[in-house]
Amino acid sequence: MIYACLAILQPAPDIYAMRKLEPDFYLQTDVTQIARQLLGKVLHTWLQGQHCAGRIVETEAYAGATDRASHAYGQRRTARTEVMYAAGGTAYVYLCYGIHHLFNVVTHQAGTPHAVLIRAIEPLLGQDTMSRRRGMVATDVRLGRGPGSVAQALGIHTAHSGYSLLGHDIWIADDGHIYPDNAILATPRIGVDYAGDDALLPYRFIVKNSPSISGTKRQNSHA
DNA sequence: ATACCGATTAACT
DNA sequence: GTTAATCGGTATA
Repeated sequence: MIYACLAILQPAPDIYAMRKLEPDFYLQTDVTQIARQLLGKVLHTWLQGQHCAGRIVETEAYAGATDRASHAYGQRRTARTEVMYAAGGTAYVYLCYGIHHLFNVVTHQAGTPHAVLIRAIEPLLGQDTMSRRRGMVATDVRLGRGPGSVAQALGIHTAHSGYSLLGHDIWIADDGHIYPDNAILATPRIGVDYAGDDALLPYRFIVKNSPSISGTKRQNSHA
């Protein structure tokens, strides 16, 4: 009886077979490689008493001190960006346009402010909660499309900046899902025109044909 | 203390 | 394709 109820409450994907990513993953030194590897991984949150999860299908790498598009360009340190200097496996969340909370994964060892922006997920678990937070129906394809949408759907906000991704509030897991290289496209990043030549770097990674990908047709066809 | 602007989104024309 | 919304972070005075 009890087990039957549990089965009804947690019917969706086989979340118990998912392996939480460990520090070694986040401590890798090539932030673009991490951004590529994060495609297909599953981002989970257990916030406000709700378990939500979605498969990552769009990311952007920000290469810290040498990257003009990064908040930490030139090794800049402020109260906001201090979190970027933490060890890989930490959440960096900041407010954009006064409205949107953007979730980033800090990578590399402590002192090197690399980060990966999670720009889109395909909802897997907790669609009811996500849709309530987003103010749309649970089947809407826009549930996890765009970085502001991802954070809103998962209940992530700036108060979560600095949280460890090795804990039980926000984490990333590998359920064995693999996207082959021919299913992936690398393009320039979105909204970083101020970054000069660095705006042209192919640091955005998307899963071709995913309904959750943000951006225009043109932005999603670059090679 | 004040001014400017953004790693965006949704609702328009 | 265009644009309003909206406010914390950051730089300047």
